[in-house]
Amino acid sequence: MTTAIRSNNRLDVLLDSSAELFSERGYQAATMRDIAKKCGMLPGSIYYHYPNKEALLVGVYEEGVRQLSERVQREIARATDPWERLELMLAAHIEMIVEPTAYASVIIRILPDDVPSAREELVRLRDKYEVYLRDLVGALPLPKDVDRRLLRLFLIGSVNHIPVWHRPGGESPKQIARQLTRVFRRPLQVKPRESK
Amino acid sequence: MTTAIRSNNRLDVLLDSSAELFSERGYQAATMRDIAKKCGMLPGSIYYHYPNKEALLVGVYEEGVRQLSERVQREIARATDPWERLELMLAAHIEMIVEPTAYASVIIRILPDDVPSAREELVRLRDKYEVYLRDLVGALPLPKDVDRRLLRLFLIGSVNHIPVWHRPGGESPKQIARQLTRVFRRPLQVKPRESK
DNA sequence: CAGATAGAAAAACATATGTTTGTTTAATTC
DNA sequence: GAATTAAACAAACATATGTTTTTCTATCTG
Repeated sequence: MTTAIRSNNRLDVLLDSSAELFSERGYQAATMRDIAKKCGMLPGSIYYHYPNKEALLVGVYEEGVRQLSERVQREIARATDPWERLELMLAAHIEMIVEPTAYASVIIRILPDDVPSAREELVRLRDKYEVYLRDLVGALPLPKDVDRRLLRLFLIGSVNHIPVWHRPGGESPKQIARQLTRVFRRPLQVKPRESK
Repeated sequence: MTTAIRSNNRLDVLLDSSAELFSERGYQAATMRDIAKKCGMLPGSIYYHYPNKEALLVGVYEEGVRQLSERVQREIARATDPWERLELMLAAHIEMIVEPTAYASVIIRILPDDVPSAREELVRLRDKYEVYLRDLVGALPLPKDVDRRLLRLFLIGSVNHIPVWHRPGGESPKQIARQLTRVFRRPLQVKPRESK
């Protein structure tokens, strides 16, 4: 017995459309009808691919985490210096979340508490990605009295807030990442090598 | 002709209940029926006080800005040093937004884009409050090449993300505010007076 | 080519939700 | 104490929304 996937399968289109609408409007405000219309299906057809709306969101979330992880992993491999690696990650992360059509935006905009029935699953997926930031902050040479957990949480807050204020014409992700690490870097280094 | 307010007016109870539910669940997920039940009214009765759900949210928002502004104004008056004033403001702000029953939480959780029809009004109210932070950051003695706008936006992101991860038993608002300013302070001061 | 079936259409269902309308009650005012 | 009306009740309305069921069709397989 075979479970072949047909050539005109539109699962990918469905996922793309869902990501875009979830990202733009949030979970509740993105209706199944809107999603169906966007990908040229009828509402009921979605249920062939996913048993319910919640599962559809989880599907988008999974793809988002996959894309983010892949990209970030690739970027941080380009440097060995801990601060440089952090900046590379932030730049890549910012770039992906300010792009409204991207899956990554969904992970930033829709918080686990927004969908109580899928809470644990969403938390699990988020954690899977946030491990990268945890490791990068963990690798920084910092004074002993700096709370790395708080530092990480401040970073997440700053970064994930960017889509709220960022406008297409404004600062580039790289510029933002540079300013952000600059702010944190100077003081926190054990032994600053450079001075202005 | 008189427009007297009756002694058993329950507008305040209605606003309190609305604030709590908006804060807990967000705009869409907080239904008029939930709000009515929480304050012991019937759904239709709410419409005597506000013409629609959106206006009810604006009412809560207004009260939230009022409370935040009042409290912050009082706090920052206790110091003259720019960094100390910033820390005082952040501590007060954090304290108010981690309290789930407070109006302030609504302003943090519900973003203008969540309610397109009331977007401008909500932006106006938020700006009214954020002026305090703008002034405080503006008063900091910083190197010329530091982008104060970005610094402010990073701060807002860090701070407003706190309710997402904060748990009742965890760090106190004052401790968090101290760590946050510590992170920003050391490097950005033109002339550091203290060294570890 | 013929049968099987992946994948979507069509249409309805059940319920949730913001809101409206007519009515009642009790506080206020003269 | 009677008239007024603030404030809430009671009940329905209209629509939106997630979902289910049945039916059709184009693709794949043997």
